[in-house]
Amino acid sequence: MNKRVTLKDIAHATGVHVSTVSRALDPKRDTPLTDDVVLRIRQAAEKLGYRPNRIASSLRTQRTMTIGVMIPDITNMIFPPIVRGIESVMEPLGYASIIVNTDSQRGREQRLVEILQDRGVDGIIHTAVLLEDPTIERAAGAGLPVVTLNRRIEGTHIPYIINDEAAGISAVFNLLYDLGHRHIAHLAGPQLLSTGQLRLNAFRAAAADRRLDTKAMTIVEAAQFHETDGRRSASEILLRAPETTAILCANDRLALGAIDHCRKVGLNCPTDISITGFNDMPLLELIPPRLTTVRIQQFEAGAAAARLMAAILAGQGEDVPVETILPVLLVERDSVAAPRSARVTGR
Amino acid sequence: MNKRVTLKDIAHATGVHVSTVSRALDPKRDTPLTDDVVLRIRQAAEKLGYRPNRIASSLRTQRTMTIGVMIPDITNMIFPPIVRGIESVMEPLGYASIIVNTDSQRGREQRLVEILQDRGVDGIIHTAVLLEDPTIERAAGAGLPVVTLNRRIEGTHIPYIINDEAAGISAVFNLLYDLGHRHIAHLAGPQLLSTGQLRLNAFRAAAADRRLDTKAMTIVEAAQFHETDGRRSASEILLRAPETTAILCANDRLALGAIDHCRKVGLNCPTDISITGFNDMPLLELIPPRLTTVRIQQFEAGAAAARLMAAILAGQGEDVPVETILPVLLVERDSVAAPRSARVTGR
DNA sequence: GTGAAAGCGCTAACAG
DNA sequence: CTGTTAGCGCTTTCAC
Repeated sequence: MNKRVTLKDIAHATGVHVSTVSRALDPKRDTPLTDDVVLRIRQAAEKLGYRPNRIASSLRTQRTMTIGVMIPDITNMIFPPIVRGIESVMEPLGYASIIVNTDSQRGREQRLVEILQDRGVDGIIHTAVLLEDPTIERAAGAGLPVVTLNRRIEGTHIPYIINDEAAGISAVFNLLYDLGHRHIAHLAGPQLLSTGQLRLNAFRAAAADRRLDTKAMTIVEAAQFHETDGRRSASEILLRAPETTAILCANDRLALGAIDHCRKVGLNCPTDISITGFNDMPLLELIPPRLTTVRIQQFEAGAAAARLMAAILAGQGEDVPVETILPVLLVERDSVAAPRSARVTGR
Repeated sequence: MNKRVTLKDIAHATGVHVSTVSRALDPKRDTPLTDDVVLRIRQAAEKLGYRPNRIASSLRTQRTMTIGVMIPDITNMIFPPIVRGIESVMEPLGYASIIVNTDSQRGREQRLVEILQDRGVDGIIHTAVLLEDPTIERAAGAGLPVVTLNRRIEGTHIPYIINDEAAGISAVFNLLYDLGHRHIAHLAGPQLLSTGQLRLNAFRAAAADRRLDTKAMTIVEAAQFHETDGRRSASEILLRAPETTAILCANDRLALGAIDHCRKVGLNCPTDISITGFNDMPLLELIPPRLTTVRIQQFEAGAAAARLMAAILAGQGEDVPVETILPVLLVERDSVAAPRSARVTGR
């Protein structure tokens, strides 16, 4: 554990004062220095293998060049691309990220914010899921820069990035409708989660647009975004509304579960029933029937959030928009077809 | 941005010295203090909402309570569980992790180690892929605690965790052999990566165990662990050795690619050809034919590495084993069957 | 242009 | 038992 080279060592080696060394090594040299001395110092630093001690610097400047990234669970495949998107903009700027998994537990989320603050993070990018949690608002209220992903926090000026969930749901809904489906059920996500709620609202709106009786539509809420809940909820849908010809699911995993359940009860997708997903997760195209779904921009969402954060940290907080909505893309594959009725009548 | 409460504030409020406050708030109170004063200080701290400033503490103690976690790419599905495994043991101990993606690029890896060191991480858990890179050895040589995953570094005492790749390969090999396969090809992973190399060696060893002529066996190396390379390499295997009845692939993604190629050229898996994978990645059981593969313990590998790291950081470096091998599990599913020849002859 | 000095908030000897 | 003191390594104001 050979001791690290400090500014003092360089000062000794070059015969100048530490403060001079500090100035010479500062990349944004606003202070005036002789070119000669700068050169000598830089060479000495190089030679001695100097590496700045960020801890000391942080203590002095009150900036750690570190941001906290809060996500529900990194093992959920939609988050790694977001993390890389964030990294892609923050790392070149010299920022590191401390990533924490909240497991969507309120108490844990609370603790993690404190942990991040103890470590002096310069800001927090919060990939929200829980619809309400006061933790992050308090942090923001205390002056910590915060940007959220997938989550608008009412009554504040916390900038947020969201995917255009409404447009995505509307696109799949219209796809189904235009093929002739009129008995479209919604396999909704957990209403505790923002995406669950947004997509359900969007579903109702899309149905209303087509003048369908939204009261009469079958909507079943899954407890979690998992295949198991997809199966269970699909079963409930078919029980409650056997006339259903299409199930619009709030995400891909629910859709996979729904397809599986339908297959088990002898309904083939898409010939007997159309099913759609949301997210376009990896590997989906290898799983038959290839799911028709909505692709969201994960990497770009992370990058966009990071860009806002970077702007705020650079003191340009005034210029950042509170709302950023990213476009989504309808991906048509094999899990959707015209309903039998339409096919029979249509001929 | 209301200023944070410091020890000094508490000292003022309670009328004692800062150092007394520091001692009173130290969880591992080895220093003797009056219960009364401790209580008063703690209450004051609570009331004022004191939170220790870890930066200041780190500067003084030379410990950041932060570790660096280097992984190739978090979007590769096998890594998130490892990360959570690490977190599961480090977080309760008060450690945070800075996760960086190396993209398996040597230069980048080098830079990242420096970045981590600049930030004063107490240790690095290195999930290796590149077979040789001097960076991490130098860091370890400089006294930084290092634990690696999937990678033994020869000639050093750097502790490493590996999955029992050899046992896994041997298990699938024997499964195929015992079903009657004699023309078993290996779709090998990149030989620049440790897993690629280990699995190829294990394949040769398994073949030799069964007294097969290892020289005569078909082995094709994929450039990357991707479906595309799986397709390409499978094609080459079938061209070079049309008699092949089974392809043992170095990982699941290669296997998925191989299956896809075989299907395209009219070979059904498993009736015409048996194909096996490695890793048992998520969602595999939803993709037909369900792949026979080897499950490795990702979460546990992360946790094991973290436990070693924790022991080292606690000063018990002497007690940690250099080598930890985690058992793997053969997962038999639908992508393997007896070869046609055996089925014909067998009756 | 460069040096001197102070101090970020905390911990750990050393006194008493 | 508690106070005093001295820094960790760096940045930054103020002198000269």
